[in-house]
Amino acid sequence: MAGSAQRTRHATIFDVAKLAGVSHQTVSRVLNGHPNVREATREKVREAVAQLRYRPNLAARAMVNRRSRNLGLLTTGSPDYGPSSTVSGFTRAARTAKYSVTISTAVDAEPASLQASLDLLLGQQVEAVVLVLSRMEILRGLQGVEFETPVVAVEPSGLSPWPSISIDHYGGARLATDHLIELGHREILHLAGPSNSMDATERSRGWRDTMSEHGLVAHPPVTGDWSPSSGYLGGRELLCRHPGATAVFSANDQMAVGCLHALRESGRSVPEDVSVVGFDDVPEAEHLEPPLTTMRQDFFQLGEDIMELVLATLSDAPAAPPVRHVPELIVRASTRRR
Amino acid sequence: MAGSAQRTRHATIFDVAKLAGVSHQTVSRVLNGHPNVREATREKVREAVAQLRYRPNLAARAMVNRRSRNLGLLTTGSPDYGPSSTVSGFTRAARTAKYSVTISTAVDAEPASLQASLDLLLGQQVEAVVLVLSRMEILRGLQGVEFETPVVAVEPSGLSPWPSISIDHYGGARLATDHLIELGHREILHLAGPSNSMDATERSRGWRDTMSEHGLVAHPPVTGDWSPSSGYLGGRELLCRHPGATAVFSANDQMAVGCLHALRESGRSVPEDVSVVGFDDVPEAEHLEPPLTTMRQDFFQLGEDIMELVLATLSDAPAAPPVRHVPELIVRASTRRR
DNA sequence: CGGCTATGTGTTAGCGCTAACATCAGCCGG
DNA sequence: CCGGCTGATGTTAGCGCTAACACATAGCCG
Repeated sequence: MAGSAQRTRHATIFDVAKLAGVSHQTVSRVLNGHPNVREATREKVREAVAQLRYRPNLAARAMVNRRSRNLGLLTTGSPDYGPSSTVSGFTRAARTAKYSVTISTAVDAEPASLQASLDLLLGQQVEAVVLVLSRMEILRGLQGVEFETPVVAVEPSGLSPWPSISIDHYGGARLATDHLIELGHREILHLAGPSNSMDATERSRGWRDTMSEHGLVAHPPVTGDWSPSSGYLGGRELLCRHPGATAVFSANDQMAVGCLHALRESGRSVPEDVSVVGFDDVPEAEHLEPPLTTMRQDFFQLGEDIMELVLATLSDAPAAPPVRHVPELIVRASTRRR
Repeated sequence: MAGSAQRTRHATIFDVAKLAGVSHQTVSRVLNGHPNVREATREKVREAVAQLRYRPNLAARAMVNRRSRNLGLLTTGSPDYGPSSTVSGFTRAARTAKYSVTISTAVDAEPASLQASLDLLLGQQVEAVVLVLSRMEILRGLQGVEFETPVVAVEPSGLSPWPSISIDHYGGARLATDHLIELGHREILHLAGPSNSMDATERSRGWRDTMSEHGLVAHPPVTGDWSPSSGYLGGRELLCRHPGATAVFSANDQMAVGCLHALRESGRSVPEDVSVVGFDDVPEAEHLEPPLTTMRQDFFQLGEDIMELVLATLSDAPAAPPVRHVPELIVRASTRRR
């Protein structure tokens, strides 16, 4: 195994050329799979490449053809299940497409800070930037920021000025609410995600629309910040305001965990007294007390959808209307017919 | 706001030079903060830079001074709390140090696949590679892979041939076990992480050593894969094997969730019959039934520690013996004196 | 058999930048 | 008042690579 900090000068295309006894341009042709190179020559070059452990310098290559095969990703770096799964789904899809991904985390939503994060990406000559717009302020902070690069947003509303893609949070919320209505619930409360989150807004909208379409009253939701603690606090307030409610739709599983805590504390049992539906299907969901009914999202699919949109944008293809995949309802023990 | 896919040719240093009425080299000097430039000239250049929205091409800069200000990160891309928090802690620390981070996910532990992931990073001219060695196979798969780049490993054993850093999993596990022993428990079971995980191995070692130092029998642990489901299965098996045990130390919180499920199912209550300690302090821990006693890790600190080690390695500094920070015991309701 | 294309290969220029050297003022002391 | 110094600038070369062109050689047609 190689030592640690050795920084030997890499072999260049000229070293390879000399060893193979050809010109550097012929080496370049072999590297880039051009035709019009004799098979024998091709073989000689490949041998020299292997022998010298030659690896093309992508910075040099990028300078010439203005393609870095590098994509930028701007995120808030929150360890929440949704955003972090989105990131790993996308990096995987990018790797499959032979792109590397440079990540930049926005420490806050200040324009200056966002600008700095973006500068870091743009400086790395990314071909496109993927914005994971988990919070509305990020979008606002990005107003006035100039992009010299194609941009793709991961965001459900379509409000951003860029081509966007995301999970169909609205549709997922509708399915969740439908499930509760079908079970006979009428007073269905909503524990919403932060109002600055577009995902949360879509989920709330899905709940509200479904309620009103069934002629049910949608009590004003309580807003959390995705965290279990906020779900606990929000759950308590919701119960205090509407003691007769029989169901809660939580905008994510983490808040649902907190909500279950609050319900337990108030002496209510789930699902006998109150049914609860979450959103995300975190791995824990199955093992909570009680196992949580929730909406499962396919993040690998999302990652591939993002990549597809990036590729379409890069090739200036007429962006096909994005397919926003709908989460799947996973029924467990936290919901019951009333 | 800028349009989406416009790909205007960027201004170069020559454009700035012409506008400011100086030579490109003077622009370069201003950009790099060299002395020996008149303040008036400096100002002219800065104005031209602003006016043209000029942004230096880091690829070109990297070619000349062989510094890309870009670091590579190789990870498995698992959405587990530990690894993903490590990644976000590190990207944050890197940003603070004005480095960008290019992420590559290893799809599997095959040498060929690892090699491909690394090639992607090395191709991006990273100055150093950070390996998040969550699994032993990755280390094995990396045998024989050549690095032309300084490498830093995030790994607790020190078994890898590179400078390494990590949380002190061993110490954390000792604290967790000590806590249970102090509460009077004698038969303390261990729900271990996957045997291919070095973090898991360290945590198990900490538990075993502490047990034996107190003259207690360390029953062979059951091994999970970090997931709640494996914790559930493992918990069941552990209970079946040792029905009289009064405490369980789970190698992470997620498995502890599954273990709580198994305990509940077997009719045992926590902490009355059995005490449980987890590891990680995931945000949910506080709101589980019962709230979980666990070991909290500081991932931002870890991110900074990694960055420090990277910087030391890059500057060929005599690597100071790494400080491995010890997790903090957070006592909640899942443990009780017996 | 001169001129044609097709095929393989080499040569040159230039991507945007910085290091190193060159230049040219202005200033000082002898 | 000249050699040498200092500070501010310009000029040149070259990082590693690919596109574009140049140039051989071979094969084929009229």
